[in-house]
Amino acid sequence: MTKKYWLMKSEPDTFSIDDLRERPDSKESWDGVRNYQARNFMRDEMKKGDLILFYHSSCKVPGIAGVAKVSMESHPDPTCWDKSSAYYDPKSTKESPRWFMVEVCFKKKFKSVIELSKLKELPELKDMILVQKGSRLSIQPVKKEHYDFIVNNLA
DNA sequence: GCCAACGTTGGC
DNA sequence: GCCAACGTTGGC
Repeated sequence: MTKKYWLMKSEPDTFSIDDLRERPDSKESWDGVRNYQARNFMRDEMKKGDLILFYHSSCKVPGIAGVAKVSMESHPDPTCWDKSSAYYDPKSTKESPRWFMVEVCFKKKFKSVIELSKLKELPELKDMILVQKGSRLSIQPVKKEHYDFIVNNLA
């Protein structure tokens, strides 16, 4: 089983890479995803040990803040059954859960955020989903060569 | 705060 | 199954 690479977006005002590091065991369940494409990646393809670029979105300086890894593979997201949760979904049942999450673990924080504006300038990264016009996918696969380039040359 | 791009919903 | 209306994402 070869390792895969991913990018996961989070709004740092809600949950930043520092928040992840400060959690117990530096682990957190990635709950609240309510997009089918993103769900399918978590449910079907993300495997324990896969590496994740932790991306800060909807903030002053959007960009990649560090690295995490998958510490537990997919299981149902319990917030979809919680009526008091913003993520409650009455169509998701215990018998047939609709939403899934993985657990991620902090690996490292980059000295500075690798800014989206910089990523967009680099010809080596022009095929990344992240930099495509109109791309909004909050969980996306990253090619190994893109991951390696970012970690080895930009971090 | 604006708005383009995209996803989802629901009437037909 | 089409597609208009609506809601959301997320950079700017």
